[in-house]
Amino acid sequence: MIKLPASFYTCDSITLAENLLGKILYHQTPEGLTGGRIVETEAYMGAIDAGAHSFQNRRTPRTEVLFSPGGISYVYLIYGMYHCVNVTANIPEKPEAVLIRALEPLYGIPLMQQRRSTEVLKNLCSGPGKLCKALNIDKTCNGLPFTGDTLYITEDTNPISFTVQTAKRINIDYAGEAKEYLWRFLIKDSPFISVKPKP
DNA sequence: CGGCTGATCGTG
DNA sequence: ACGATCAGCCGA
Repeated sequence: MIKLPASFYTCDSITLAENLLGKILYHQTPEGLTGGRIVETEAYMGAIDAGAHSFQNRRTPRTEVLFSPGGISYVYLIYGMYHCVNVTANIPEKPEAVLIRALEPLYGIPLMQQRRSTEVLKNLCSGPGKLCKALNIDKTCNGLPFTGDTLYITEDTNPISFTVQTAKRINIDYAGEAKEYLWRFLIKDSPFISVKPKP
């Protein structure tokens, strides 16, 4: 169980989004430990990215944590009912982040099934809102370091081999040209991704 | 199957 | 007013 060091996160969000594939995300709670392999991510490139909450360095109470160093959690509420978890990238004042979009469930599966009200493994963490519900990630997790003991990311002790696939990011129709960028990263052919990319 | 829609609330 | 979503419902 080797946690990724802080230096792992000191790169741009595109690099980080690709490098996070295959790593293991955990959340330790009083109910137990849950976690899984990261199989889908999206890069948000901050000031220059019309799809990002921090586009043009937009700085508000919500986006403040994006201006932190890399390796910090950014959790926000979407559509009034779901949470999404991001990993900040790069150095302070570069508000980049990587959205975690899907996990392959590995640890605490019964607890995740209970939280999600489904038994079906491929539906447990196959979307940003779903995985936050399965791992019980909410706004109280905002600002936590991924190098800590509550919400953390490790190497895979028994790494699988995989091919990286890129695709357009999902649900950012308002982002103009930026919606065309191939800033979504997936483990090719994983059954645990959210939406199948176009071939 | 694929497409549509209501739920629900913090944010700006 | 609307969204880095999801589940359920509809018609084919």
